[in-house]
Amino acid sequence: MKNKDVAEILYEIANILDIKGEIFFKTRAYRMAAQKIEVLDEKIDDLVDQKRLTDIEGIGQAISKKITELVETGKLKYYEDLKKEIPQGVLDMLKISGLGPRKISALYKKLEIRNIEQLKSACKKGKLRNLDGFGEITEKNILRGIKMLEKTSGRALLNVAYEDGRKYIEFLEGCKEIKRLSLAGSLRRRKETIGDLDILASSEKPKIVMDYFVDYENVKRVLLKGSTKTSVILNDDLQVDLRVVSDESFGAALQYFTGSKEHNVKMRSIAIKNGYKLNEYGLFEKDTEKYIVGKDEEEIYKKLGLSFIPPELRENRGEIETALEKKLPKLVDYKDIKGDLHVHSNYSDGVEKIEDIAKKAKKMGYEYVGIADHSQSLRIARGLSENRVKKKIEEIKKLNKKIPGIHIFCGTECDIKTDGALDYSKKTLEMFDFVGIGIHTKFKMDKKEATNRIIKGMENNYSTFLAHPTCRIISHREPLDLDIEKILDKAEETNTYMEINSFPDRLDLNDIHTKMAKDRNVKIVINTDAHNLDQLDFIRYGVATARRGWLAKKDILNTKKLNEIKKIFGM
DNA sequence: GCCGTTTTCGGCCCGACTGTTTTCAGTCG
Repeated sequence: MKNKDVAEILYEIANILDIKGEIFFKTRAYRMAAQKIEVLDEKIDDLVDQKRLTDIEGIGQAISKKITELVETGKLKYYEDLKKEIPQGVLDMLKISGLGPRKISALYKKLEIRNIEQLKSACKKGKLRNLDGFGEITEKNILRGIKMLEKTSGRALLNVAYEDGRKYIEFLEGCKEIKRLSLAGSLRRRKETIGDLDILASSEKPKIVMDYFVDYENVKRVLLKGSTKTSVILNDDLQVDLRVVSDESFGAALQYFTGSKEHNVKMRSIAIKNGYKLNEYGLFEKDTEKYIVGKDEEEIYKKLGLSFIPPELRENRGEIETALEKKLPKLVDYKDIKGDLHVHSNYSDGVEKIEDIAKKAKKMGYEYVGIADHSQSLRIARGLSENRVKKKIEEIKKLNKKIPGIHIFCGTECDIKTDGALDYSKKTLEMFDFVGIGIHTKFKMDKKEATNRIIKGMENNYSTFLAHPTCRIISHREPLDLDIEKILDKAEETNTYMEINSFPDRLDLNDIHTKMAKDRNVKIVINTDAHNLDQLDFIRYGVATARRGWLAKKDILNTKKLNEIKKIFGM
């Protein structure tokens, strides 16, 4: 059984228990266990076999027993019984914004509402207002929540949220009453998808700031407006929350609102252990409530004995323990990237001339750029025949003389065919400066087949890196069913680089796989897979993912200088 | 349900906002 499947069932148990009215701490225990398993870099089956489940912080006797039953028999009686009590449709209601377990429980028990459709019609008929704790406004809000759920299905891709956030910040910089200003929340942590956008400001006149905030031209609706917190919906339906605090609390609030929740819970418990209390207003002495620090984030981490933890690492995946030992890596920086080795030109399915790509790359401060077009059998993407490869190589030779200050490498994104063979002959592969390999067809293979297909591709001596390793497309295509550990081990053995594909709907490898690669000493290349000039800027999302995967400059191929890369390519 | 060299019982992060109340419960982050 996959770790992800076990985690999902634990999350669902937590949801059911919530609706049943169990105490908060019990459902939280299930969620914490689920979260731990989700990011585990070992197989849950192995942990069960070796009876090591309780080694994980947050998994005790009870949950360990349930996981063991689940993994060994494929079923869990406790879970099956719970599911009989609460129908799936009732659980689905948890996704409606503004509705929580208590209200859902009342709706189910008192009005026998069993799914979102029934809820919608009950709201429209005004049936909810007679229940204790419900009113006409509640009905309206629930209907609005349902509409939103139907429309957005939740989360925005990182690039969409990033651009929205950037522009909003730019607008807010025009407000004279704001002293300091920052993005917070999952966008500051650069998560691959963003639920809503958090912005933090410090000011002595919060009311003026709030008025300014809701006056932004892209605001569609104001959800709530208070003196410390205001929420709006943008025209593209993304929610933005602004919090305003006094300047002496700015650091504490930034730490608090950046999250993740799991990171913060841990931080608070460390504060308590040291005799402090940590909240969004600062770090206080526990007994006397005396303010210690809070103006800057750095001083909070410092006071608690930790080195500063960059936002991208704050997921409670071991960063706090490592920061206590002062052993966090110095994360790769955006300006460390010296080139992009996966760009499509108009030779295949890109839209730009190689010359224009080179000029833009130079403008970005790169030392080199690698044009990696599709290989011959990928007809739909105008994959290059061996003859056209020769033509392209000739053109690049000329361009390299013509444009100083940037080196163009001629590469390929060579298809790995279903049997694991590469799509070019040895003779052709030899002509390229580097060879990216990747899967572009038949994504529904079973795990063993798909894993072997990739492994065979990596075993080819000409392979330089594995492009978009899992082939997932966020919210469109599931990742290939792969034995990722086996693939990473093979990458280490064959000295194949793993790509972090920076395309916002790919981000593949993802953060967790990237960390797994790092732990195995597998090297990474961060590429954009750009098909036009604008998309070259996507590199920032790949770097963000690398940072979330704990990577330092030295872990990444394309942080190296041109002469070093040439050496690696055997030129 | 988890955890523990101050605890094997009694804690567990906590404040803001809304909508329902007439002092507070539910939701959210």
